[in-house]
Amino acid sequence: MPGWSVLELLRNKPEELKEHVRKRLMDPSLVDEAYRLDVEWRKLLTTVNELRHKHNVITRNIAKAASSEERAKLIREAKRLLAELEGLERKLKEVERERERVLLSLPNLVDPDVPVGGEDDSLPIEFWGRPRVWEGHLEAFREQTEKYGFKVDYEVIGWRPRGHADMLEEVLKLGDTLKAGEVAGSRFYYLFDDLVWLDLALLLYAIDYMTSKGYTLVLPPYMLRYKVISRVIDLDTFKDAIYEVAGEDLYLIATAEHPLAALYYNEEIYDEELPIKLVGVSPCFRKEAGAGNRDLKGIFRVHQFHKVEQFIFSMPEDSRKLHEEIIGNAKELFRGLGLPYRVVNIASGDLGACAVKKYDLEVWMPAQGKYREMVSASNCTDWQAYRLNIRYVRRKGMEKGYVHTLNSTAIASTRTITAILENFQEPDGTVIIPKALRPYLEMFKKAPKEVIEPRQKRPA
RNA sequence: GCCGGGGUGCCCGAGCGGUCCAAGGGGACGGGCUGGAGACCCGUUGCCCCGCAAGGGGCGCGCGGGUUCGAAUCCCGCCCCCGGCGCCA
Repeated sequence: MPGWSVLELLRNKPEELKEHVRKRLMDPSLVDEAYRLDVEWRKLLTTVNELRHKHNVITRNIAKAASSEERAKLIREAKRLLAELEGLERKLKEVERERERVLLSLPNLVDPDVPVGGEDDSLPIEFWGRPRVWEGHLEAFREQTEKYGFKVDYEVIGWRPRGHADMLEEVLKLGDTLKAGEVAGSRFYYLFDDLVWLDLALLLYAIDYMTSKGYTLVLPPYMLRYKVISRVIDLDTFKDAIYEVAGEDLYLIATAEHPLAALYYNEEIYDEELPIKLVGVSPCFRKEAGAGNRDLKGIFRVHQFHKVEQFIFSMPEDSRKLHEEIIGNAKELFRGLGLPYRVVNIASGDLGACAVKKYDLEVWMPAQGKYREMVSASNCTDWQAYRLNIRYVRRKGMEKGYVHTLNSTAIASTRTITAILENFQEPDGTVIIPKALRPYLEMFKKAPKEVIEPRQKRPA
């Protein structure tokens, strides 16, 4: 038995697998194609194996042949079989490649808890904090809270906060996306002084929290080979996000999730080692090819940022519970910062191929009048593990299977900075630094301590 | 980057064209023995396919090709590790 949940369902109940694919708003004929190729592959393999067996029997006899005549006769026979095999072997390889291509293009199953539908069907399940809502955004705010049956306490403000991009460029004058655009392209940025300290402090804050929860701190490779990265993510993500190094078989990671998942590539892990909880720190490089003109201003959606990432390898029976744990960690981190958020159970059509279930943590952005994604926590079950060939071994009975993998943002630097700039902004443009970050600023002589103040001039 | 040495199953390690459908040891797992543990004995311990099962078969010696009736063993390309030289934050 294959052991990969998707392949098992494909072989035993293809119609059920189609249901999962349909929920994702994908074309279920993909399942028919996979089914057909799998059957054809197995049939061909059986035929080829039989012929190979015949050939092996003859070959073994050649060594023991008594006379040179018998030998010559057997060699003739073996050659005849080889000729017969040649075409079949070629066909087998062809089908095998096709089967593999289609199998690897299948998305994961969909967890029964996931709301079915497209983007608009994603379901907020929890709210925290007391958002500041500009009076002009009151209706939009209700659309994002009360519509889902939640009564969220909020503070109405009469002045409209400046958007994070304006704060960056005009009020604090601590960012330059125009010059970065000229020398690197749009969606790049220069940050200066206090915002750089803030970036670093956010990372340290998340690292400190995660490691104190027992997660192992990891600084991973920032590039991976094609054969590895293509097995961590799906093809769409690859096309939309991944930068390639010219002339080399190397690809820049879009998140530490990629090298962390690859840490046990082609390995077996004994059950007593699981769960393995990791926290990676890395820059993230993203093409944002599918984003169009969305969030073009500022540093909300950029080609490069820093992120602290949670990653877990677990036994299958533990992954649901651990999924709650990692989103729980993210919630606690954002509560620590004092940023008002909601948690959204992402609808099936918007899941991404790897995940059976995904929670986003979205922070209220007072200038935009919207909750925006800061964290994404996915349970990938055995989808990545199958592709990366990472198995568990249950000591009792030495049973083997694919591990489950989970990942979640802890803190993504630039996005969280945008949330801080909008949420802790005073009417005069001063930004109050969350108390939780101060320990990570105190140790530096030049770092800001309590506030970041508006400036007349860019520092450089 | 150049020169030299090397990569064998979970680990160690033999093999260097057919006696290898990979020896031997260790570990792990299952069972026997035991009041219990240890020691000891037997079995299992890569992946895949067919089969309800018993069982049968194929592939596998870093990866990919090739030579041959037959490749861990020979040839070509690539990757990685160790040592030396060079370069370097």
